Amino acid sequence: MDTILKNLRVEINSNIYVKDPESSDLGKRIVESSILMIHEMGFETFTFRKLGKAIGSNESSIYRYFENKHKLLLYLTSWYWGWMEYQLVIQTLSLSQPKDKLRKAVQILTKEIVQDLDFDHIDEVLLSKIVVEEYSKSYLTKEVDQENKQGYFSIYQRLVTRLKDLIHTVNPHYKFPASLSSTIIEGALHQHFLKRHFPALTDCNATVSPTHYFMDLIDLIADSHE
Amino acid sequence: MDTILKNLRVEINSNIYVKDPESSDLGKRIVESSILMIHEMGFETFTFRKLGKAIGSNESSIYRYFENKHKLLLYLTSWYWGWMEYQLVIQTLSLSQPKDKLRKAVQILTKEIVQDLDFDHIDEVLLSKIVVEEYSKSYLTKEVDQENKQGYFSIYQRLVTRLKDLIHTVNPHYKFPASLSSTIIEGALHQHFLKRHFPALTDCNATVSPTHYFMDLIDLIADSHE
Amino acid sequence: MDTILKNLRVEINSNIYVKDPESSDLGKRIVESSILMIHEMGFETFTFRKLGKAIGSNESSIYRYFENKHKLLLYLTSWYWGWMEYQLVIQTLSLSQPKDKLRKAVQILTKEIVQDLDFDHIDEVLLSKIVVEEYSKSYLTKEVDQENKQGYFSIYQRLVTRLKDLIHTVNPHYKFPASLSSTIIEGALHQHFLKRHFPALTDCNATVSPTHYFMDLIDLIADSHE
Amino acid sequence: MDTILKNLRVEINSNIYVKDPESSDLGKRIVESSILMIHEMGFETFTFRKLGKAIGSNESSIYRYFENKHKLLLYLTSWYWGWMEYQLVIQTLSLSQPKDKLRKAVQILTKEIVQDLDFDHIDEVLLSKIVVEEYSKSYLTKEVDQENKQGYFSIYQRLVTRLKDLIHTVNPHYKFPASLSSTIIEGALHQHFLKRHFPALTDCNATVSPTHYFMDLIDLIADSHE
DNA sequence: GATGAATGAGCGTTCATTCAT
DNA sequence: AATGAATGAACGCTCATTCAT
Repeated sequence: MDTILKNLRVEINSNIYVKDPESSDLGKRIVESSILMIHEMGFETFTFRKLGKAIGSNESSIYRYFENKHKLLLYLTSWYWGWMEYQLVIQTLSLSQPKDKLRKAVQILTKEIVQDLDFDHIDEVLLSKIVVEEYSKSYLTKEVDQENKQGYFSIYQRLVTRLKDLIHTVNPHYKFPASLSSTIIEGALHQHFLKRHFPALTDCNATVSPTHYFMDLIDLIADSHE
Repeated sequence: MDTILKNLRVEINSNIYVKDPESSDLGKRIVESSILMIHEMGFETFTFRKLGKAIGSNESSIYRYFENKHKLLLYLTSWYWGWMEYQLVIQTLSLSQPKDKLRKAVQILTKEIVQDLDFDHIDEVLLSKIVVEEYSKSYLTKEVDQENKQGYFSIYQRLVTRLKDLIHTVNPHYKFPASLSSTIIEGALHQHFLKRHFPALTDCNATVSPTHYFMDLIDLIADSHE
Repeated sequence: MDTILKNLRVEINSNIYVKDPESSDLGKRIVESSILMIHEMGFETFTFRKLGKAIGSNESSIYRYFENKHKLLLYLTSWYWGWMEYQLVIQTLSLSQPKDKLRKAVQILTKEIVQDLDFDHIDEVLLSKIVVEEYSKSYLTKEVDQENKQGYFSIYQRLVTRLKDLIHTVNPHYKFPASLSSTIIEGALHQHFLKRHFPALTDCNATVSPTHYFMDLIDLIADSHE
Repeated sequence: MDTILKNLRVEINSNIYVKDPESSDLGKRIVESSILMIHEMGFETFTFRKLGKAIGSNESSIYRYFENKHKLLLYLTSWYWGWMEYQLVIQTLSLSQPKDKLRKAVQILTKEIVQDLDFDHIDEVLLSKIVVEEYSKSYLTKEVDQENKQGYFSIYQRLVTRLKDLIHTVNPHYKFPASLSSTIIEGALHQHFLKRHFPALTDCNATVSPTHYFMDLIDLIADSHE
């Protein structure tokens, strides 16, 4: 990726944070370390106190950036989905065939993540593992409707919608493009999880990736007719 | 369902509980009330203290039955999957055609739950909602591998495997029966959740159910060939 | 006071406490020490943490008895007013003349407190000083109406009403018996405070007590006519 | 009140503030907004952080004016009592009869407050409510003697003394002029409070005001003899 | 077997304040 | 003079758990 993009930013709903963590060094360290720590110890065990200690800063400073750890998780996962969307858009832009666009999109959304050097304080590989293991906790709450109204999940929704639109374009007769889109995006996380912890429940493994599975599915739907 | 089955029990891995809640009145009240309360307030907010208060019993008594609330969730969800498996087995037994068996299985696993009068201290409708909203939290933990080894998720695994086998029988050429099976079971929960909270991300609604969506998918796979 | 009364208790609205502090040794130590500490450091500086440390007990144990320190203050002051009411009732019982009853009541309510040996874990002298310095903080809150509805101030109200009734009996023509009653009870606290901290603002001192001042006032009102 | 008085100022002990809030626009906004906010949320809940946010200024700026919120309360209440004294002086100046002066003074000190247009950044009605609900908290502290020595309560003391002198002039035989003065000034606040929150403990209401009650009392004392 | 009492540990949060700009 | 960023310290509170009965 060329240096023209060096200054790109993933845009996050500003209600998720109190103060933009990108706006200061401390903010970036909060984000950077929180990824390492949540990956390390899991979201439940992770606390602002521990984070503060890790970055050599009082926990109260962290509250200047995020109201609570739930909001921080929303920030991290929003960033992740925004980053995915960005890749999806960039990499499908030049493709002329809808089917190619769709296949590229599915590939991006289901493949194992590799490091992106454009964002130096974010470890995308670890972040993707956090998303696999923690994302659902960000919406499986009693406050989901309220937070949804605040737009906390809008990037994710936009991404699901993009994929849905691609499916629909490729096969306008298919009756469940939205469900399929959400199944792929959420299902990809799930297959990655199963691969690591319940290998008997998935066909994905070292040689067969979730991408193979979902690509196969997409091809079936693409070619199906009423 | 006839009275012969009146005494049927869902068999739960005995390591999940300290003392079988089915073995006493207090145990049953613990299970019964915990379902109401977790549904009401969500798993995070739910505590043994509150449960104790609700059933008019000291919280320490609950520890006689479950080590902690995580184990209680494992118990409830195991019960749910065991109950599902039971229905799946019973209702596919008499079907001779593999395809019919598969379709029946998918129907059971994806449909909206209705009350089952065979188990009077368990509200299956509420429990199914808990499963939708909380099940993933039971395995998205740092202890998952260890608990998996203890067999805490074996009923669920057996269920996924049953569905996988049905898929394989119907279409031995299909390369991803396990992934598809897990996608359907977990995806059904997800579609139910989306229907309630993110209607834009699913095609399921009051008239189109997750069952329609997954049945359509199954039919596609069943008829696909290499 | 004879031993027949040895087992007397001041009855406190049970919503003020979680668990009756009179019901256990720990509870009594909480009450006892809190009086010493609030007197020592003032209510603002006083915390459950410090109290816990002082009684060699974790602060969490204190929460078993009182929801928060505000409730504890309500308890202490309710106890005080209940104790005052008890003395007022006992000591006016045998008096036949309304005027004598009234004078006795005013005397009790305005005099400097001395130790009462009937309640061994409560230092009435210190408690009365706490009431002087902290009682108004218990009702000068945004929650006063709500707490009043819960009956948290009912003992105090009953006491004011008793005095009002005595005033009314002595002089049925006097138009402000309630205001006078509340002025005496609250004003007595205020005069005690001024005596200690703003001697220029009161005529009360080592030789002239608030009792003299209010008794004089009462006599004026008793003898006034329309 | 004519425009000649337009520039009048209430003189406050300069130790109460770090920088005179009257000396700048920010200072005036601090005073203005703090009155609104303390009235709105109560003194306990009110913080410099919230005040800073409300006036669109960093909380650290407020520290340029007031050391802490306690000092700000002292400032506001001092202003109130200074303003009361000013009215008392002005309005009794032209009266020749001591008894008339006393009655006018009591009337001013006990009546319901109405807006004074001479001070545009201070809402006297709200401020008087703050005084009713918060004034006692400004002196019911462990630091009262020390702060008293610093003269933080001198305006209030001067006011009590003025009323005391009027009482003494009217009835030189009355033995408790200081106590009566402090009782009236503090008691007026109390009766206003009771009227709003404990109507059963006062005879004051929509038609009978604290002024009636205290005026009646004053008349009794004025006419009493040894 | 069930309960009541008590606890240790720690979480999330806020406050008042300071320092550098 | 005013502000922005950051912080140390502490608070209120709750949780999961244990122990003695």
